[in-house]
Amino acid sequence: MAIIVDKVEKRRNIALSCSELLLENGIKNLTISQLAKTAGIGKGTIYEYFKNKEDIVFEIIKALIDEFKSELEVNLKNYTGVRDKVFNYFDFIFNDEKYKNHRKIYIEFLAITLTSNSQEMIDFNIECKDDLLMILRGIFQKGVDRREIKKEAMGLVNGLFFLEKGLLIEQNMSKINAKIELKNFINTLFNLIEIKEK
Amino acid sequence: MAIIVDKVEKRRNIALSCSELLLENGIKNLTISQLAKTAGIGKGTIYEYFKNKEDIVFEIIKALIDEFKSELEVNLKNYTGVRDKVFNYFDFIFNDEKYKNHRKIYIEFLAITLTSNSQEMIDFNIECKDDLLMILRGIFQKGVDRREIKKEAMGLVNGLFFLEKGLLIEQNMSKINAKIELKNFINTLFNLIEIKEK
Amino acid sequence: MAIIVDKVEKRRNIALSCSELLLENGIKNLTISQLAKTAGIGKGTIYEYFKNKEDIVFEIIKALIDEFKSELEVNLKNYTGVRDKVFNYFDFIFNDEKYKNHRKIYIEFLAITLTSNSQEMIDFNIECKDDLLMILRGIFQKGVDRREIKKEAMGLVNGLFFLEKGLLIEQNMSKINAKIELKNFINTLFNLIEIKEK
Amino acid sequence: MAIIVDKVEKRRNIALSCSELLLENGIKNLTISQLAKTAGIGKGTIYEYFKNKEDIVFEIIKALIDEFKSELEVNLKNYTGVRDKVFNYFDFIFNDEKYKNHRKIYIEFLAITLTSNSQEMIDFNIECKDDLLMILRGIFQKGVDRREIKKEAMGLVNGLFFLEKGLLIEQNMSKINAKIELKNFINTLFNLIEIKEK
DNA sequence: TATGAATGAGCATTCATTCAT
DNA sequence: AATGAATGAATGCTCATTCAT
Repeated sequence: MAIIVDKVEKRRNIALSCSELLLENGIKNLTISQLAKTAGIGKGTIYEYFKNKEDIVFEIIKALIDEFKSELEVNLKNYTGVRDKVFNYFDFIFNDEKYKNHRKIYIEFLAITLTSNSQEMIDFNIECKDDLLMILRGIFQKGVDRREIKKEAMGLVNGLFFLEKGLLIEQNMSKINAKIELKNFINTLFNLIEIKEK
Repeated sequence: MAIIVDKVEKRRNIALSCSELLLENGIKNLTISQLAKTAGIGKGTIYEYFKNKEDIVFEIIKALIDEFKSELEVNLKNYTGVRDKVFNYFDFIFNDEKYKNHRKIYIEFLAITLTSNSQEMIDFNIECKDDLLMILRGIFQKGVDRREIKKEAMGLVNGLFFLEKGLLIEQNMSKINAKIELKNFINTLFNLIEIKEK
Repeated sequence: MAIIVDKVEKRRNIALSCSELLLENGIKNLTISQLAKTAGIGKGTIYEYFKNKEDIVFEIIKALIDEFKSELEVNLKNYTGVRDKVFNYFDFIFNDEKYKNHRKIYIEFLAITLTSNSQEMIDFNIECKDDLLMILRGIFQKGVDRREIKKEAMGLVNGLFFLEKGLLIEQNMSKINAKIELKNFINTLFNLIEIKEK
Repeated sequence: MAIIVDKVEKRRNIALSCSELLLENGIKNLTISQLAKTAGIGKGTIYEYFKNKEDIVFEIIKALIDEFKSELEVNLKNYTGVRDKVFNYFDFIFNDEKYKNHRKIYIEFLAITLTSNSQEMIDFNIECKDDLLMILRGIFQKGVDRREIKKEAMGLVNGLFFLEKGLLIEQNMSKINAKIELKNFINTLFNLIEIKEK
């Protein structure tokens, strides 16, 4: 009897073995041949585990983003105050050196999704957004609960999140200093929403 | 001298004659052949006036955006209070029915710029950003001058602008309701920054 | 010995279990994977019983054609006169509703054989041809024996048979009305070859 | 001003320069690269003159068939009696040594058309059929007019033509002797339809 | 100045067959 | 005997740009 392979696990393994390649080449410059060679398998084997090129690229990006999200959450544990947490949430997203390529890939993926009509891509983007948004909302909520910030601040969470996305994109193009922009905005904002002790 | 002026004018004329085409086909689906045919000139002639495809697409997009900006400024004249102006600034950008295709093209242009390394594109994006940002800053500044809002609010302008960009993109993918999101954010914000009369 | 018999029988069983699939998908759209799944066996097992894809497709087509031939002979028993039998021989081949898909598959098989060099395919085609030809010749011979038609008519049998093949193909492409064409030809022919009683 | 090329003529020239290649390689084994190289032009240039691969293959086949038809008509001028003309009509179609490869290509084309759904291919096949059929009908008509054959013979023309197609195909597979088959059939037929002088 | 004919690199995908277990 | 995981060859087509006229 032939070996029965765990398809899900093999998918993941192939994807993982190719994540380096994706981070370095970018999405568009990736060929199935390269992927197969990198994964040490035949081109046809790719298609045993993935529907098409989009499918495998997705799988890799998902793995990269999952890794990024976990790391973000771990990182946030180092901070306690709301303002600190928010600062570091964005600082991690924008500046963490280790995830430079992750950012580059995410931007490219965003660009592709913007002009593609793939529902799958769109859904994945929504999922990503929701996950990161939930983390940010959690930070704010805790701040409200601890009476660090006014409860009206909750109305700013979504906006702040979209701001981050806009800034991420703008940073990629305008060479603006996202760090300073954010610092300014967040400081101004917190001065308005923070509850000052007497 | 006359020749140079002619070149500049012919560039503009060619671009203008093709703006409809761009709005309807999008950037990627536009071919030099189509452009030449629409402009009523030969393919080679395009290259007499434009460096490459990017160059002519730019020229067209610039014209479209200029038109959009003028219209935005005209539209804003109908409103007086800061909050109203800000609302309508964003409402125009996000929802004006007449500029549906402009938005679509801008998004596509953004996507292309995100993954291209063309300095020219980047510069044009900065220019665009600066123009629109200046309008928004003007609105805020006038509000501060008139003591409608606290002067600290100026620190929020840039952020608000990036928020708009992020929302524009997100709206394109997540089917979020940009209007409601903005309303929430701006209302929350203005409740914090508005100077209440005694 | 028993093993060999089993092999032959298993071949037949696999083929039979797949004949529906072939009739519905056609030859080109048939994959080994589908065949294996339909037969309820593994892909590798197909190759235990069949040399290659061609081999199994053959086996199925043979079964289909055998079925068709038997049915044709049964059907012909309903008619007695030569002219009637010939009419119905062709009518069955061209028009029997029940065998629509059989015809479609036969045409496809013919097309493949035309451009393949497989001796096996060629031999099978000869066999098919000979079987059907023999039936037609039998009809004519009986007509001659019964003095319904002139004995020279025997020289027309082969030609009539090839005509049928040509018509079958042409019908598939030209949307000619094979039934009328045949009626015309056979009527004209029989008027020439029939022995008119005083 | 750039040169204006006669597209129709260039199509024909490209097609003609590739007809040898088609005759030798067959249709399926033909690649666009080969065609371009043979025609001494770039791959892209092919697509300036032809919609797709099918389009150029068609053009070549049409040229080959046109050549074949002209030659057939020239050849027929050498014969006068109906029986002779009919014999040579078929003899030319089946046996002319010079057109061996033409026959091979025609068969391959037929096979492709049989399983394709291209209306263009089908239409071309009908056109071919009609042209050749008209020649055959002309021969018979003249025979009737000259009272060489009975007028009922006209009812046999179509059938005879389909017979030819069937025979052409069968010959390709069954290694039957088309010449003898035809001789038999035609002789038998003419013995029935010829008007014998007292 | 204007033209339009010519160009050619670059890549996803299918599926019959093999063979280790 | 039975299986199913792995394989890899092979090819049409687009379109921005050039340059001879």
